[in-house]
Amino acid sequence: MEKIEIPRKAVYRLSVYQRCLQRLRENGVETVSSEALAKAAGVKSTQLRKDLGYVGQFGTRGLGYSVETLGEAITAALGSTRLQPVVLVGVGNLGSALLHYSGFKKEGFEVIAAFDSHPVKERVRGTGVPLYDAAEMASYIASHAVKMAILAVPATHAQTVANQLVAAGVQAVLNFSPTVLEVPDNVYVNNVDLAIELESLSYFIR
Amino acid sequence: MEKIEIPRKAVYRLSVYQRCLQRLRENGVETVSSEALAKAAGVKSTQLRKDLGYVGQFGTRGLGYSVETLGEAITAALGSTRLQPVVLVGVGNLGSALLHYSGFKKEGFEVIAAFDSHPVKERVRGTGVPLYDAAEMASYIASHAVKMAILAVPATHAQTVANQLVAAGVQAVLNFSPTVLEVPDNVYVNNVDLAIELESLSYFIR
DNA sequence: ATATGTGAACGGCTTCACAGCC
DNA sequence: GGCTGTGAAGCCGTTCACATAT
Repeated sequence: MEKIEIPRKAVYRLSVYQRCLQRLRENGVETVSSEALAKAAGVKSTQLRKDLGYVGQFGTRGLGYSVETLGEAITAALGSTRLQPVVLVGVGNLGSALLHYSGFKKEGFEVIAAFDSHPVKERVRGTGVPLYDAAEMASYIASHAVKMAILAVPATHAQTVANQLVAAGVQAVLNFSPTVLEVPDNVYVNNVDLAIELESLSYFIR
Repeated sequence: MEKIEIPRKAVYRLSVYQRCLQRLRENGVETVSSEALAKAAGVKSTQLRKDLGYVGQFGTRGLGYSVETLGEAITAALGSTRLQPVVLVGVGNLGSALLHYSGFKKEGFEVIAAFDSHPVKERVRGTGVPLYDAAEMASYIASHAVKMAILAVPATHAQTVANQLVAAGVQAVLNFSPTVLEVPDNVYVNNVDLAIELESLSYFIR
């Protein structure tokens, strides 16, 4: 069973399509054309069909796609039909906000634990997420077979913590620290740098 | 005076370079080679030089770049050498976290006001950012000539609020809502969707 | 000798055009 | 007729190779 690599950009868009489908399903829509779905996702219809081509083929020509079937297919392709466990490291301002952000669970992720070098229980109140000292991180990750981590520590500590995460078995990191992380090729990193997002935008304002 | 369009991706990377330069400057480094800077930014040296080519040419062959001069040049190219005013709309979990996030100011942005349909003073405590009712948003933006906004409202309201922002004169939006915003061509949007970042990552873990 | 600047080659993603199926 | 699926074409961004400057 070999897995054809889906381009990173396509993977990203597939996630977007899935969310759109979810919304359609909630509204009781059963069938959708590539044209309509593409518009909802903000892409061209040809692009949408190309992307779906990576996953398989399950449209009905002349009609469109079954919202139900397509949604399942994408979920299957992207993996994780059930909740994927994630840990969060760094419970500062940003970290604690992310904990309070309820959007993750809805999309199939569960933050099962948070770690900080100076745990402040206050910050996780009301989230139901247990908070541990950073020293326990490695063993927790290993024993719970956690594969994904959200990194929200200060830039100065980011690389060090990332190394620990990788050593403990983490394969994918969502990095909020304003640093370029050095990781092995088999570890994937998505960077979210709020300041840079703003800064790059500012070029475009006249 | 015409402005050659710099590709969006290059603009983004230039922001990254600028941050690296800033750090070098703090460390008293005066000169840097494309090789070294590229490594710090996580790109290839040829790419770095290509990107700098969009801005101008101020390297010394055989030597490298002056950290000082290069920094200034990039700042000039990206605009905004002084603090750019920004408003934040939607002070929920995420929004209030962003307010508490101190990284913006350091990078040249100042959140000068926050708006919410149900203002809860509690949430802005300690940030020094004034909080107003959403009803006052349009007039505030217009009278303060605000050109950038951070959007952190629920998906259901995102488009409506975006329309108001655009109508009031906002030209660039950093959108945290999980929605595809429809805006005029002359308005730029950067999307940050935390759930989708995680989801697209999850495909790559074995 | 060393490092920049840039035209040319390359590669991957997007778009087009159209064949195939309902 | 309408809409999907896909090879081919086109486009944009990255990388290479090397001329050029100090």
